[in-house]
Amino acid sequence: MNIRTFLQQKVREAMSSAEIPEAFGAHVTPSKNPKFGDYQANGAMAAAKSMQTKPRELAQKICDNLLLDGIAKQIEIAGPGFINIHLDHTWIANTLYHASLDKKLGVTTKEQPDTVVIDYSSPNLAKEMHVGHLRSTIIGDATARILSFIGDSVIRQNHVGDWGTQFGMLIAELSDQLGEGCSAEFALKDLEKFYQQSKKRFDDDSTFSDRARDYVVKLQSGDAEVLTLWQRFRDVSLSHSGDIYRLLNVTLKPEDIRGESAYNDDLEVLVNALEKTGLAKEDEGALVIFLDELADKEGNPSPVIVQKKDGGYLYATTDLAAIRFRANALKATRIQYFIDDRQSLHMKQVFTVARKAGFVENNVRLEHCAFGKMLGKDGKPFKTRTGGTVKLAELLDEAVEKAVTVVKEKNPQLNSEQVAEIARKVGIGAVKYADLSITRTNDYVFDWDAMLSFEGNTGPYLQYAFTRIASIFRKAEQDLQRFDASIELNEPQEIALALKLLKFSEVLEQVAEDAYPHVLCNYLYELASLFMRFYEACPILKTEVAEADKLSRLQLSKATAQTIRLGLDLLGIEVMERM
RNA sequence: GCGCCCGUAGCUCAGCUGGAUAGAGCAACGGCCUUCUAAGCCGUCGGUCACAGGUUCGAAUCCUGUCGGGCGUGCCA
Repeated sequence: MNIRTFLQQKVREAMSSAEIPEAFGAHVTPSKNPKFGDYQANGAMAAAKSMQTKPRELAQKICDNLLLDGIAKQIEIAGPGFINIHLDHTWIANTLYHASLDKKLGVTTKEQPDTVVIDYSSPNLAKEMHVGHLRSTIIGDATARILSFIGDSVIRQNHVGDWGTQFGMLIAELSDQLGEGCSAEFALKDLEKFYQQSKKRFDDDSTFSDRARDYVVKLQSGDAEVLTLWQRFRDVSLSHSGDIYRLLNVTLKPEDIRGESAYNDDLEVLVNALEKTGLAKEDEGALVIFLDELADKEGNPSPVIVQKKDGGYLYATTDLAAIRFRANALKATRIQYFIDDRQSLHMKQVFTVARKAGFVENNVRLEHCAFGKMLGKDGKPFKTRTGGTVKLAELLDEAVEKAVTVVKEKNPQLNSEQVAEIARKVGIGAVKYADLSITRTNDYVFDWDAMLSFEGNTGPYLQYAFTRIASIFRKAEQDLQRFDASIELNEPQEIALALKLLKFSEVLEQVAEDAYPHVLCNYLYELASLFMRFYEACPILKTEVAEADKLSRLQLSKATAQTIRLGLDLLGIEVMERM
């Protein structure tokens, strides 16, 4: 159990001993200012108001019943009735020492794990991955890692766009180019160009567009020849995204892919079921579900079209099939969608229909983990200079390239192999961290200069903190993994660092609950800052340092390194021994 | 029209399940490398928390309204 929850429980017990109704919460929060202790309980003021007593007296009664022997060195009442808890430094040191011996650094595994289906990345295979896919991929992947770490059973689902009318056009084009002796790999080398070529022909050439439409019909009816072409196209496109995932250090694997095509055979069945139960009704030729739950002010229900008047299905239909599959076949108890916030209404509709139709039980959590868009420095949507979409592969290459320049400049002794390896981790880490460290739901300004200055709250700052520790252990000729010494806290920088380290588990629990990775980023940044201060203030290997202090400080550094490494790993960012 | 999101320092952002003087980074200015990696540390400067009401012992945080910006709103995904 984390410290905050533990203290909260203790305060609750104290309140109950003092005969204060449980209704008045025992919220314990970390104190902002060290002079107000390490944690504070603020329940007394609200409780006193309702009980018509004096808050300070009530606070005193709580304190009298608050049993924290050996844990708190001081509990005081301040101001109108704040209860400030000052933790005992020996207790902090011992607790931290034990956490640092633990593989999971003291983070407890959930007692009742969820089966969480996480829908993320989900690129459209017709085109190359662009910056629009970055946020979903990165944030979703970090969340998957975190939930998995705290004990949930995580099922990743890459709901790729591999179906629909545009594939008729693409298959027609591919068929022509293969006929001219091109290999599929060659023809599809530049997916973007290929898409534009076929789109142009589709718009300009009616024989071509007729063929394209014919291919769509054949594809959907399972024509073997067309399916083979489709498969070729899909394979090449998936290998493109696979390359990106590898470079990005994203955990998505081929077996996580279950694209729109996977639900094709289920759509008719699903729509029939919706119609049979009376949920879906024919309206203006289309099959529509009207949701009173999402009605507007005038009471007009919100319409969800599940079948077009030409008989075709829409993305709402596919999403319903997918959600049903996830709840039933995959037995999810929690389903998360990392999709941008413009889809909010659509997700709400899908969730509402899924519940009404009985596809998903009420105890299954459905979450649209929405995120804002990427903006350029000018505050407008992030585009290339010529106004095109920015390809993800090019953006990542540029990040690594810029990192090479900086790494060479900062550390000229490294050989080219080392530079390449470090630059990859630094460049990719910078891009990922910049995204992850911003509140998910906000739009976010993508600024190369800020990101690659590698100063302040950035990925490289955290990586740098780690390498400094690694360097200390090299100098000390000690193994970071195996080092083991007890901790003693004397200097204020040591205490502040130790206390921060102890909060790792409560931060992770919060991040897992809300799917807000930026909270973990902020924590790690503050942790690294506290380490830097400790590093400046408390020498470790200097000859004048007493042996006991040296060992204790090494252990404290080790705990920091472990926490930073684990924290960054959960964000999908790598650390290195040197940089 | 209706709905959702946003508005905190010059810039980029934390803080929002109500708590004590609103925090970082960048930028600007000034210090600290014969000493564990200066991608660092310390200091100075900088804020009517968009505005107006309300609830409260207490509001950046909750409620209502206004202004400003973004997005969505039946046969694309």
